[in-house]
Amino acid sequence: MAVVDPVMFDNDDDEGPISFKRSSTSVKNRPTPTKQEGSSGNAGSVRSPKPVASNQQKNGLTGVSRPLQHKPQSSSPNPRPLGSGQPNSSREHSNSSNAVDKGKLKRPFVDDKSDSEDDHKPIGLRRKVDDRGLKKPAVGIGRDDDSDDDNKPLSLKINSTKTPSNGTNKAIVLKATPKIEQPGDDSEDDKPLASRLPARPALKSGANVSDDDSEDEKPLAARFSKVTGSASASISTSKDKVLSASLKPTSSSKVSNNDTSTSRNSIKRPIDNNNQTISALKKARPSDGSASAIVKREPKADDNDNVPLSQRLKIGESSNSKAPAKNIVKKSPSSFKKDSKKMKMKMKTKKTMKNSQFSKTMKVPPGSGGGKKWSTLEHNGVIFPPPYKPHGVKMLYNGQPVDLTPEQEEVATMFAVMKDTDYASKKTFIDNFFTDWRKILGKNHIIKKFELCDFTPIYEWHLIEKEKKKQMTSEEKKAVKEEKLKQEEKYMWAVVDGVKEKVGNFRVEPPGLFRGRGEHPKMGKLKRRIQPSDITINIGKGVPVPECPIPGESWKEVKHDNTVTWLAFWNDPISQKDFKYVFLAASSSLKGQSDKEKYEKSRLLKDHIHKIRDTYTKDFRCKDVGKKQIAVATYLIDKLALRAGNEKDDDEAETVGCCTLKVDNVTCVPPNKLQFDFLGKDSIRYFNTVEVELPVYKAIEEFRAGKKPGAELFDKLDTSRLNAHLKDLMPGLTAKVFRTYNASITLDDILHKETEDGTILEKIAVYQRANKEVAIICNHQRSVSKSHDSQMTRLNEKIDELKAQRDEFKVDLSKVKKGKSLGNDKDGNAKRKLAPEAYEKKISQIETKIEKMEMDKKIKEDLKTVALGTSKINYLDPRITVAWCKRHEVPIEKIFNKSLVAKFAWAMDVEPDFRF
DNA sequence: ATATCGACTTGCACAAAACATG
DNA sequence: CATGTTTTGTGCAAGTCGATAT
Repeated sequence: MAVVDPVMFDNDDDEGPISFKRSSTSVKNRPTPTKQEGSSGNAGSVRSPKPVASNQQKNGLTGVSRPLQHKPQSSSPNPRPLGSGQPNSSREHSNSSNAVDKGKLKRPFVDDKSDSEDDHKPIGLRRKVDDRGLKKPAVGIGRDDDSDDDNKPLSLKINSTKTPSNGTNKAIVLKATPKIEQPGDDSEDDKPLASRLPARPALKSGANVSDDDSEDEKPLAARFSKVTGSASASISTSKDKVLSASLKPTSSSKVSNNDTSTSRNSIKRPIDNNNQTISALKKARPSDGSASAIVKREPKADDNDNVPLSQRLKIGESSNSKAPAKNIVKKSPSSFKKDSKKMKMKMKTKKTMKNSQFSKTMKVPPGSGGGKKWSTLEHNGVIFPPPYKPHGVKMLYNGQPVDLTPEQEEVATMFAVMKDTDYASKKTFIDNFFTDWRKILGKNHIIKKFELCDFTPIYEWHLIEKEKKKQMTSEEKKAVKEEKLKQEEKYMWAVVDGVKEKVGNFRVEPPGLFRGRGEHPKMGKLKRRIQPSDITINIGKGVPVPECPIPGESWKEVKHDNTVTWLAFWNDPISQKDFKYVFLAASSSLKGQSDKEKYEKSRLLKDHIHKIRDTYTKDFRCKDVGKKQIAVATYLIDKLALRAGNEKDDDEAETVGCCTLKVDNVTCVPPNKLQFDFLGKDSIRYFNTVEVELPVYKAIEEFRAGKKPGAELFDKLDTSRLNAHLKDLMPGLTAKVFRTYNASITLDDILHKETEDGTILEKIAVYQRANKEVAIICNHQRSVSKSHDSQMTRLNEKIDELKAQRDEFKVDLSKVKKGKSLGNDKDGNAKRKLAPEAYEKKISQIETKIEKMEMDKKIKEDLKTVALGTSKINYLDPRITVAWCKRHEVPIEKIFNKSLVAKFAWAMDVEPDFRF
């Protein structure tokens, strides 16, 4: 049942009034980094001393209030460590000694295990190191929280958890596994930079390649089982989900693997269209079966139309094409498990594959030859938002009701509805809105001054409408939803090379007021309604062109370009030069393919990273300033996972990346630390203090010398120069590859080092902790939910309540032991005595509960500003996760939700011993 | 060499759905 | 079953980077 993936739910959107959806606040504030230069100051600084506050930035808050806070540094203690700040801060520096501050840090944990010294560790590790050393407090971090608990890094928390508590329950199902350890694994070699600097001990060289592999192969049996297992599992009823879910190592994989390599190329769908069969073949890789199968397949395959063809096919396909045997085998559930465990084997194939893949990886699009992305493409175009329905509610101008035409009212309503957002009070937003609105009002309209406008009546009407909607009975809601689904159904799917695939965004964006992030100069501008005549359709030749949904109108153009993947596009009304595209969904084969290529490319970096690091380290002292800047920039991108930093236009928010860092975004903190404070993508603040090699420190001092605050730190550099250089070091290498590489290698490393036997819950906690490390490295932040504080308060109350209960039992216990009476309970009745053991049992139960709640509380506080999702979706090679799940018998759906499982279908058949 | 175009990936906020609780 | 939370899904802005044009 449920398993099928395609379910698409809904779509929700309401279209109603169009556009105004985001009501609430949204703007984040940015902290303004500003130039502070000296700020840092303190040496010790690392932790960002006082200024700590920074964080705020976005977080700050929460949406609401925080509006102004910018000050990064300032003092505010703000609550959160914010993201950037904090995280980073902590992590950083790795290498070096770091030690410096240790003192304060709280961080207990971790490190230890790891490597000790080592520097090698992936960034993630490094971070730890740092932390340790540094502190986490750094930036924001510490601070705020600090107060108590918070300070500790999650990890700690987590760890702790595991440790102590443990036990907890749930071992259930899977548990038994003996873990397989990884074989050799080891390979540690390639760890992130961090390592390198300091020591390089670790590196083992060659290793990389996998060492792992070495090992073994799996018994045949195993293979079979797996396969089956998976398949069967998938099918199995949901109830067993858990079990079934757990991936077992797929045996198939082996086979598949082979394919894989091949597959990649071949995999793709057959050129011809249609036919499921055919298609099936292509797509389905044998291997797929496993994972994908799980998700997708349904028993009935064909029948459901909803199921994308591909999926359907796969099923079939697998059976067909590939060795039947494998697929076929079904195993009983029980069996697989075991097998799986045992399986660890490694295949040699693997390696092979890798290589092959690499080569392939390179640029050519996998599948096809030269840039060809598809052979046949069919789809139904896009759906437009419904026309505006005037509500007739009159706003006031100078206290008097005003008549507005529907067009005028529409725009007024867009603004009125945003009353409770931060945008509503921003000057830029208001000015832009008013300017555009007046164009629609016309020159002679009575409305001349924004100050005299009162949109309250419209706002109130909106609130009432919202309430009405909420009050609908569930049947009504359901009916509305179904109606919508019915209307949209045909737009949701496309057929690419004969395979039915989901379309990602088939709804044309409704008109509204532009909501830029940060201090965007265009916020508030009217984003006009898009008409069919704005839209260009891309579709296969010879198939029917989707008919324009709006009678009497027609598309701007119809193309048949198979070198691109978009189905349609229109120019962004806010900036004519930008385009808005309609693409296939993430679960599509086309997207999956390129996703896989992305990870293969970043894995390839493992083989070059040492040389690259050696090279730039050498160039830190190069006399040629251009070369030196490239070296330092590459170092920062590698070590701090900074983005490349393209140039931006003046009509965009002022944010920077590595190449566009300004002199005032970096402060030198003697003897060799650098404090970064700038607004990055989406105006998210990056605040971090890092210890660097002395030559880097000196180079930065030199680059800053004699320049004014707003000047470019890397005046001889830009992204194209940087990437051109990177390309010389490794084919296809660009700045963003380092982020992917560092994120994935860190996950792989932490999972291998820190996963222990234990309950599934404990293992999931390990994963979550690793995921958090990565999120911090990448500076993925989220704003604190409005209800965070109240939720924490409530948790504390509950904990106190439990403690009181526990204490009461303790008192009772001692009284019972002494033979005293227990007195009366609240109702005045005499309390009955119980056996001492009964009290003890209750007490320990309550304590377990308290422990769990404390842990939940810590994790919650720790993650309040850290967004784990972005790295999971975009930076962590899913094969690392899938392999880990197989090795540790953790059901994949405990880590990946339905859409991720669908998106990563291509990774589900990976071998359990896969190493990034 | 630089600027712009074009295609595609990444990222956060919000909303809806799914769960948990009282 | 009403309500508060958490999770999943959607929307769309904002990056990256190669290709072209200037």
